[in-house]
Amino acid sequence: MAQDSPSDKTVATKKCRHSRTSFTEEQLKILVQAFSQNPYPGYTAKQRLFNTEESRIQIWFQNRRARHGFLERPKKNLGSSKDHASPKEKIQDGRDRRCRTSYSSSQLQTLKNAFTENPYLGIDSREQLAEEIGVPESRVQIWFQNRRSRLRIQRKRGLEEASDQRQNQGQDL
DNA sequence: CACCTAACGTAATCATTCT
DNA sequence: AGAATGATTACGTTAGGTG
Repeated sequence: MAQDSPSDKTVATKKCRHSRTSFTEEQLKILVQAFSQNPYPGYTAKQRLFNTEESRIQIWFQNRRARHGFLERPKKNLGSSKDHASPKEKIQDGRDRRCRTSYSSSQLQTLKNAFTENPYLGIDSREQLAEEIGVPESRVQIWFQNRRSRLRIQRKRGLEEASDQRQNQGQDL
């Protein structure tokens, strides 16, 4: 049967990833510089660095933070926060994210169909699908990741419910 | 082969949208 | 307010390029 393991090599010989990006020295310089200024750049900041897919830059920052043993919460206080400012010091970082993409029902249907056929698409299939529904490939990748996660959670919940009935007796809540 | 590091997976969480 | 779901993070793994 098919194992859901993404590392199943029996059906290999397929290119499954983006081809490895090699940044120019110039680009690398910009990246390192930007990282030293702010290891958690927002979406627009990442786009401004130079002309490349934002997702590649995002990956670069993720890897860089990991390699450098970064221990920092992405809590960001806008510099304008003064002494008597807002009483709530929550982590309401105004960090700009990519705008939430909303999918039409037909786009969702296409995504769901593809997911049913194969929850682990390679780069070629992802790009093809992205083209088909008119959305960046990186969004398709995120959609699949979220879909897989939530499917797993659902399954787990189902199991816990089953075993929950057993110890549902002497509880005070 | 060893080393570096881009790409990518999961799990958890943040944030927005909708009911 | 809470459910759904897209976006981002930490962390671990996989794999491509180079000495």
